[in-house]
Amino acid sequence: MLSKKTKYGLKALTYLASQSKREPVQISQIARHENISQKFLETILLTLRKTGFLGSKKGKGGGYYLIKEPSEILMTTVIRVLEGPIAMVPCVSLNFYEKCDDCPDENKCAVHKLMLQVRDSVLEVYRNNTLADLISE
Amino acid sequence: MLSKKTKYGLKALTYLASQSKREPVQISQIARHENISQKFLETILLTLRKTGFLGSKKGKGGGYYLIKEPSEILMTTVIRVLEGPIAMVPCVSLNFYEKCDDCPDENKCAVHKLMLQVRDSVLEVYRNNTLADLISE
DNA sequence: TGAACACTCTATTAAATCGATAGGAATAAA
DNA sequence: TTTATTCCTATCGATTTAATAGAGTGTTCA
Repeated sequence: MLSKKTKYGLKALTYLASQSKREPVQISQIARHENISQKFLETILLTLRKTGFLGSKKGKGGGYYLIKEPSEILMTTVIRVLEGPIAMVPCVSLNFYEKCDDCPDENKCAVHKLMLQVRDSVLEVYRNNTLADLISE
Repeated sequence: MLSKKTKYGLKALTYLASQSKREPVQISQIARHENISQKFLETILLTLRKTGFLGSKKGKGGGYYLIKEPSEILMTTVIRVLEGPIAMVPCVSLNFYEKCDDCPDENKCAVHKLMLQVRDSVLEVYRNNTLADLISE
């Protein structure tokens, strides 16, 4: 199940991407438009800023804005930052690999075999989608 | 992240499928061989029996056994029983559909658009894998 | 200069979920 | 009748998640 954090984060990103100008948008405006708890959204936008997706400006006329072009923001990186590992099991994760302590041989493990395929197919979807691809015109 | 329930359930199924004979195998034996807590495995096997994957026999010489051929057990059905919805978001689920209360128009929602693709690609993997496919020979 | 504005940061809470366990009931075999 | 095994339900503790609280920091502008 996708976490609300990821869901809201993605919605906020697409909202910012759909703005005609790259000017600061206030948290309150994003929260209102996307039906998100403002306080919760605050923390999400904060991590998106710290991880290099957003810039921010304080004070009057402040807010958040995209730093890169939407077409340069890959879903693989967004998902990894908001949701964590893409793989459903650590033993098939590219960026967060961890050995199972119960499994003596990965190559003979059915779960491993299946989840490797799942990872690959999901990864392909995320690699083929940038933020720009998700904006409906 | 895949739940332990699903992971253990899958391992138990493959263990049963890899038996040369379709005779009852005791929970304790499966648990030992797959390094699973026996008590936890009990409840998992119980749901697998109630959902038509396994048969059981009580008393001495009892245990669990596969009811169908491994090649007839699709991963789509196994995953849905053990893990629940395959979709990462209810609004793109085939079997567990639910409208998002915050989202006014699914067709314009970026999350919807992305997760629809994820669902389709994952579904294809599960549809292409039966229990028989996961057994290493 | 100061007041309003809007992001920043950390801590906390409430609810839900997960993994595991407990302990007896039911049933079958020897 | 004893022993072996599954069946069933309840519960527990830990973790995670979603959300909230509230004081702090920097900006703008009159």
